Amino acid sequence: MEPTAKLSKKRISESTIHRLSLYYRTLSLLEKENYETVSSKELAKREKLTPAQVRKDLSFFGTFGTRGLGYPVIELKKQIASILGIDRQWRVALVGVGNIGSALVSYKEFSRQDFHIVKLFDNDQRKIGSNHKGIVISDIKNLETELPEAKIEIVIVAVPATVAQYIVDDVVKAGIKAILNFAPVNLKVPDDVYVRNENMSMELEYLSFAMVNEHPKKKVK
Amino acid sequence: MEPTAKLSKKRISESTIHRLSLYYRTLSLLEKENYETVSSKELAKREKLTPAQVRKDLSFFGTFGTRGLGYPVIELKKQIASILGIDRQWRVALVGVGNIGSALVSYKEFSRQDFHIVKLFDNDQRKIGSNHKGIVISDIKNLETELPEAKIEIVIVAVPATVAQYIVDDVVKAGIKAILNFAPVNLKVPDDVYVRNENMSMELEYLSFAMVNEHPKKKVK
DNA sequence: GAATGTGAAGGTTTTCACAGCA
DNA sequence: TGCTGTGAAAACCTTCACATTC
Repeated sequence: MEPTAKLSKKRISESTIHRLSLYYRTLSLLEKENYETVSSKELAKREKLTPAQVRKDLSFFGTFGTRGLGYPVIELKKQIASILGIDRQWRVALVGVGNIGSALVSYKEFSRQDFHIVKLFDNDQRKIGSNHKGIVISDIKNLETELPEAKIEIVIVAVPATVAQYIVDDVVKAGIKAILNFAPVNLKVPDDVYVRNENMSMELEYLSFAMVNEHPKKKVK
Repeated sequence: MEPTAKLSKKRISESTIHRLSLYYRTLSLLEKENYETVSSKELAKREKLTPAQVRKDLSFFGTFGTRGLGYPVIELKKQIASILGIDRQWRVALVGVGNIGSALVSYKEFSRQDFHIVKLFDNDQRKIGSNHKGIVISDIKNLETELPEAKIEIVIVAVPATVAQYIVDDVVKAGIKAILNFAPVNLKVPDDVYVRNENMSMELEYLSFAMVNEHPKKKVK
C-alpha cells in the first residue's frame, strides 16, 4: 500500500480514467455496506469487468492492494479520489439556465463530489438578477469579468448549439481551462483548454442501433 | 454508392457507432450549409478525426462515396440514419419526472431525432394524474401493464439510484429491451436487454483528473 | 488530379498466466 | 491458499499507403 501515486510517463487511457470513476462510486457503496477490503474479482463483478482489468487500471497509479487479501476499501477510495482530483472542491459556473441547466444545478451527484456550482449565467433579461436555488443569475455578457472574479475553474455550457461557440470564446478569454459542454456541437478551443462533451442523444442512438441490428454485447464471459 | 448496408459478420465497435452519431449531426449541418458532397477529409476536420477513420467507419456498412468526389451529403445522411435506426419513430417512456427527467422531456435533440417521449411515470402522488407538457403522469406502480399498452420500446430511467433497480425490474418484466439509465448505479438486467448508462459526473471527473495531472490530449497531429 | 475503399502495418487496450507475497 | 502486480500474448482499433475509380 504505497502512500501516493506513481508519476507515470505513459499516457493513461480515457477508459481507465472513466473506470476509476466507476470504482470510486462502487467503493463508496462498499464502504456503506461495511466492507473493509474488496478483491479485484468483487469489484470487477460489480462493474461487469474482468479482475485483470481492475488490477491493471490501479497498477498505473501505484500498488494499493495486499496479496491474498484484496484492497482496503476506505483507503483505496481515498487514493482514487486523489488521483481523480476530487479530494478537493472545484468552483464551477453554469452558463444557460434552461431545461438542462437548471436540472444540473440541482444534480446531487455533482455536489456530492465537491463540484460546486457557485455561479449562473443566462442571456434572458427575465432571468438575469433573479435568484435560482440561492444563486443570483448573472448576465452572460459579463462572463469575461465575472468568471475570474468568482475564481471559477470549470464551466458547464448548457446553451443552445447555435450560440455555444460564442459563449465558449468568452469563457476561454476569461482564462478557463476546463469546459463541460452539453450543446450538441463541436467546440473550437485553444490547445491548452480541455473540453468534454456530454451528448445525451448518443446513447439513445446506440440503443436504436443495437435494437435494429441486434448488436451483440461485448462478451458473454 | 450502394443502395443499402452490407450485412456484416464482424461486431462493430462502440466507437464506430458513436462516431456515426457525430457524422450524422455534422451531415445535418452540411446539408443546411448547402453542401452537396463532402470528403472524408472535411468530415474528419469537423470531428477532429482522421480521414482514414471516417472512411473505415463507413466502409463497415457499405460503399457510399464516389472516388475523386466524396460523399453525397443528403444520401449519406439518409444511409447513416438507416444504419442507426433513427429513420423511424421510437416510442419512449420516461420514469422519474424530477429535475433531470423533466429536462429530458423538453430536450429538443430527442424529438428532432424521432425519439418520442409519449409516457411519463412517477411515484409522487402529487404528480400522478397531473399534466406535464401535454402528458399525463402515470403511477410508477403501473409500469408493467402500461408500458406494453402504450407500445413503448425504450425506457429512460431518471429515478434516484436507490430505487433504480426495482424500477428496472418492472421495466424488464414489461418486456422492454432497451433502457437508458441516468441513475448512478449499475443495473442488473437479463442478457437480452440493452442498458446504456448516462453518467454525467464522469466527464466532470475526467476534467478534474486532466487538470490535476496535466493529462496530455490524444494527439497533436 | 482528387478522393474513396481497403488490406496490411502499427499502436493501444485488454486479457492471460504466473511469480510473489500475506 | 488467496489474491495482487505485471510482463507477455492476444484482441482490438486506428492509421498508413496505395490501387482504383471518377
